[in-house]
Amino acid sequence: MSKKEIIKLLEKIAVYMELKGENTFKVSAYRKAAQSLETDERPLDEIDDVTELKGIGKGVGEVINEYREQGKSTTLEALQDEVPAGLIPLLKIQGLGSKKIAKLYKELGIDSKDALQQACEAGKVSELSGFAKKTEQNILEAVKALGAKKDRYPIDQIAGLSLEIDSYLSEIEAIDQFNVAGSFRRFKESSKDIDYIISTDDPETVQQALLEIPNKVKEVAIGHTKISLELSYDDETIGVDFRLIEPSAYYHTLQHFTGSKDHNIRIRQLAKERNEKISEYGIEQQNGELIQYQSEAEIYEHYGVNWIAPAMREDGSEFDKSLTNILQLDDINGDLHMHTTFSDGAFSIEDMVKANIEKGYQYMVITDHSQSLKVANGLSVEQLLRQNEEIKTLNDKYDEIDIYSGIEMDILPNGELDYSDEVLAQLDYVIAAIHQSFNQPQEEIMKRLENACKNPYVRHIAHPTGRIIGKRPGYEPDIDKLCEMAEATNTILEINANPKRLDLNAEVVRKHPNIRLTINTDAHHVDHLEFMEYGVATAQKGFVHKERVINTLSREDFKDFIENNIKLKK
DNA sequence: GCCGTTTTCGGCCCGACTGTTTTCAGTCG
Repeated sequence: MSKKEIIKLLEKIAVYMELKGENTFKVSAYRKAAQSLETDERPLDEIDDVTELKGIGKGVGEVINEYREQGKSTTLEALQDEVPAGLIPLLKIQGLGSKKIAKLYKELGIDSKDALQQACEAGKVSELSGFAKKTEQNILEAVKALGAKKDRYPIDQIAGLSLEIDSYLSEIEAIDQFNVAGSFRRFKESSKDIDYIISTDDPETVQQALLEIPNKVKEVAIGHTKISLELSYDDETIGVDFRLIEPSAYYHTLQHFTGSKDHNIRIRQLAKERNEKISEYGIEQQNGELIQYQSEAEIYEHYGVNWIAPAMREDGSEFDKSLTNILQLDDINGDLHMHTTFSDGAFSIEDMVKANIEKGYQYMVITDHSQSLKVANGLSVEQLLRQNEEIKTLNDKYDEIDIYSGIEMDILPNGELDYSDEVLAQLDYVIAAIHQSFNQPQEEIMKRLENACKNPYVRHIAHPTGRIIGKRPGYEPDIDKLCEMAEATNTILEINANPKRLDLNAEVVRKHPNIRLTINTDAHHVDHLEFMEYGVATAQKGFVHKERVINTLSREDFKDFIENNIKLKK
């Protein structure tokens, strides 16, 4: 029995209870219990008494114990007898919540998506009190669209749409300032929609301008403070909420709508303890006076904590941790993984050097693809050595930065590495990576990774799972074992910062606090150097301290690491 | 259902928008 199974059970019970019309606090008690289990770092075997966890008392404790011991839950079974399973997908319909669904079921016997569609088409729904023609019409549309529209979009797609919106908003003069909020600002791997906070003294003008945004597909809700649209992007239709707020309340609104929900609940509880009320408009004190700060940092300081980076604002546990040494973007002093026109990059070495200097980096490593990766124009030994010479010349030319010669070397399907040790010995920095034969059995994949870890020249493993978010799962290594191997051999694991990858993910780096990390953009274009913030955010989600990250070293220490630390490998 | 150095009962975060009301419930974030 795994913890995940119990979490799933509790969440399922919560959904059924919700549809049954149980007391909302009882429902959320089950959700809180699930979350408390999820937040606890220990595996299930190490938790003897679940009721020791905050939010799990006698009632939920018994449900969990029954499930642990007997693999079944009489509580869930009883609920399933009462509530038809066909009601659950209806919760996804915009505008339909548990109460309305319960009413549809009780009064019309609607127990599935199809039954709901038929009832709408027959005009039965609008005969119920609380429902009318407009509601019926909206439900009908939503039922038909159910399944057609995705409920979450990968971060890389959201990021693309967000850039388009950014450039549109920056042209609107009536806007004082704006920022993205919500789950995208928190760097979640996927988001349901995008939220924007816009400060303005002239909401009417901004509202008009927003309604004229070119890729608008649908107006969902138009209010004074909130405008919800659906925009088309990349063959998808993605929801975007714009919140308009006067400048004095801007940072409170930004904080509020950045969330997460649980993060905000913790803040509101802190407020309540002081007899204050915090909302998107400010902090209302007991005497009715409204405090409005002009930065997020001041809002957090008001409650006795330092500013918490959005990526870490998740389940509320961030308030209980020491965050002082957590990695920040400006701790990164160099990018160790990037490509040039020698293989499949779009820019020359010198262009990349200039771009890295522009970023303020103190060192960088050029790591093109190796000879076997023909599709990416991998380098023969001769090309590699020629590139090596070119890098030395550039290194002499640019004093501002240390340029190291490296390679992103393929780990071949048979487990061998793509160059001999004699060749690797001539490079400053060797990355190993899997780019082919993803479908091998896990055992063989692990053999390949083990060979790479054990090689004395391999410093780090790039994108260790090979996943592409929302597209492919990767080659699915035994990640716990890989982390052990990396630790035992002093091999560094990468957080690939490309928003398509984010690999390793936050969960893994959080679970394995002893592995050393490096965060790199894998840039194939000078613009890709900007991906670093996604990698840093991923590390923050894993509560990674900067000491764990090799490319936070100073210029001198990194030089020392390149020249002397290779012997650290066992 | 959970929780508690004011509480073992009475709270549990707060506000906007919609559609239906004729002062508000339901939904959403």
